[in-house]
Amino acid sequence: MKKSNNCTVRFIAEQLGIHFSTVSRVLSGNDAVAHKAASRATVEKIRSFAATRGYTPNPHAIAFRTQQSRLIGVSVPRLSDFIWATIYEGIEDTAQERGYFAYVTTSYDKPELQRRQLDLAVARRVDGLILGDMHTTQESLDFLESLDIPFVLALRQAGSHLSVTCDDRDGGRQAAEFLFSQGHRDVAVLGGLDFTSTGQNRTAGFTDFYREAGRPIPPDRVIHASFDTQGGHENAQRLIAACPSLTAIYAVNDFAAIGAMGAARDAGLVPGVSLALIGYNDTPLAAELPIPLATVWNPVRPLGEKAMDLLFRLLAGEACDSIVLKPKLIVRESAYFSARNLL
Amino acid sequence: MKKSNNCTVRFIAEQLGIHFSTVSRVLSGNDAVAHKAASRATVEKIRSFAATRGYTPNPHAIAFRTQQSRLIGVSVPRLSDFIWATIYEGIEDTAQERGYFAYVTTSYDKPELQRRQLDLAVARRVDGLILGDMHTTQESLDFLESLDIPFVLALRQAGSHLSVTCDDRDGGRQAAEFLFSQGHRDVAVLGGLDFTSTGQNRTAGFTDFYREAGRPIPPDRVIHASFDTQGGHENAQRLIAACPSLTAIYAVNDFAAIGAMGAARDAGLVPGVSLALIGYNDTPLAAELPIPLATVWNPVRPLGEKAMDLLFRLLAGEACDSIVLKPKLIVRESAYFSARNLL
DNA sequence: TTGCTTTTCCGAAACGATTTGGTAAATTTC
DNA sequence: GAAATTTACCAAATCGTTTCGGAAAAGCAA
Repeated sequence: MKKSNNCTVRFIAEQLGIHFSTVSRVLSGNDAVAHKAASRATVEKIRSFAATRGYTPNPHAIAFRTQQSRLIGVSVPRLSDFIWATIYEGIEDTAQERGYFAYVTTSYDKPELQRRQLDLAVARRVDGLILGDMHTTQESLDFLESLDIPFVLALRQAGSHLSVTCDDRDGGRQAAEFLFSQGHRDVAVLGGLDFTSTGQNRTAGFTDFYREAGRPIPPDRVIHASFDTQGGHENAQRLIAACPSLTAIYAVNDFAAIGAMGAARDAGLVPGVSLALIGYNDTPLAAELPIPLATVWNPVRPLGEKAMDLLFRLLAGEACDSIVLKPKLIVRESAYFSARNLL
Repeated sequence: MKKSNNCTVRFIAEQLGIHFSTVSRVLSGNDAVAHKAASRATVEKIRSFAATRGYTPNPHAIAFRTQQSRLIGVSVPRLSDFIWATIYEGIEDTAQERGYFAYVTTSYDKPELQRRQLDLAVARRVDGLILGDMHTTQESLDFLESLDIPFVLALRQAGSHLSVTCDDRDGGRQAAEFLFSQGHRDVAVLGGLDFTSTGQNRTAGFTDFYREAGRPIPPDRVIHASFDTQGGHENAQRLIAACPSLTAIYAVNDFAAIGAMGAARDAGLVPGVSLALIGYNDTPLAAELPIPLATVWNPVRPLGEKAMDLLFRLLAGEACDSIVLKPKLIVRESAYFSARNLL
């Protein structure tokens, strides 16, 4: 801790020959409070002295005294996923605007790490939490019930807890609608982690559409596994090998879709020609790939900002409702198919 | 702040009928301190009571009293870049292991934001800083000189300040060596931001090799611009348009390289066939692209861990030296060229 | 001038821990 | 058995801030 910062309210009070409680009221409150505490001239004197000396209140002393840390804990599965990093950027900037202090921890989707990060947040006396790493398991739900700190879920939902999410079912439906309209009847899904609402709903929106259209997707064409490149590669490989008639793959994550591109290449298939491929999230490089990747876009940065806003409203004691944002399918070359006539 | 956590040293002392200073010594110190403060039986009594009641010391009270926050500020250009997110993951996990509390802010390579984030870190009374967003400008160097908080630079270096970096010149040299050995004489560089040591050195290592080999690269074949996909696309487009004889592009960042893939595609070139392409960082998807991207791998997560370690050593008052890690070229399909004979 | 209100400021306690400097009791030493 | 030492614990100050409850001073009305 910086030792040279000895500019405290006491010091200012001494220098100006007034009581430190007066200085505190002037520097910590708004104009109304300040002018109730001191005359116009004194307020001005204190403020200008504090400004020239670069006074910053000691946040630990404030947290200690007020029992409010202005600290917001954020837990995400990982930061190395573009989506989570972007959501956190939105959270952090919004928190900073409001004078709060956000920090982020990663739990790598491991329940024991989630638990540890939460214990740590409690130990750090956070005022509120934003949880991005929730599972839909009973264990996770019980865990949320037991929380006595205000919290908001982000991106992933669980139970009926307050959350900011995207309409994942709708995103899946949009992807299905497009592929079906193009004539694809033999499709497969890389469904992501099955214990996450995103993995579940992005998949369900897609499979529901096909079922309602009278062409239910066989269960073995839906694989739930990790959202990353490697998982996408391995599982796409299995799907392609098991089903030579396959004409389209929908992955609930761009990285899984890129992995699927690799698998397609290995199998002699060309995305956009002999295999239609749709991803999810519209990461910035989707558009830049040699074969541009069609994908379902999500407003991720706004999602982070809104989650932080919602938590602030909750902390202020307002009645709050969950927020659902709208995704949008962005069709690019990989979604097409020209190898033969499908209909 | 969680109100229910009323388990303080005072409370424990009251319950057990002993003085709270004794409780403090037992719970805060190591075994030696504890047993000097109380009898074996009392120590055990205090510890088990604290454990069953889930006592966690109030970190704000400790920071306030000891003037040591155990808080580490980390500043990076952006988290949505895989490299920075991974470095931060390494920093955070290492900090946590040592009982420190790391937090990260983003400055988007804007000097005024860097300054604001630093002021914030001082206001938060951090014990130390890890700076990943430094520029090599005089302004940045002056700024570092004026810092009176222990700090370590990460990934990017500046002046002779303590840092953990990768040998960027060597990485550039490895890329150049490979392309030269394959017969490429007409090459271009997407050099990244020119005010960063990474942009400068990854470029210099490459151009130095070509100069030493007697084939200096014309200045207009080296473009310094942002590290992202879009920047890579635009500048590769310009290079390809301006120079039809170009056979290889070296980009100091995978995202820029992926952007260049997009530009190549638009120009009717095929990476790995009619344009050799090498990126930098080995992001996980480089290997999974439809045309796998050759790239210079960096040990980024260890870099974050070592930066945190180094800062701990600095905080402990040890004499420290900067650390340089070794990169390694990973050759993949995009680095080849088969359109015609080059030699 | 007197009494009342408002303005302006002061005094003191509190938040939860650490830490210096004790002292009474127990134990050891001679 | 008295002195010396160690053990086991207590007392009190302190860190920087907020905040409740006054109280002196100033302004105002009569």
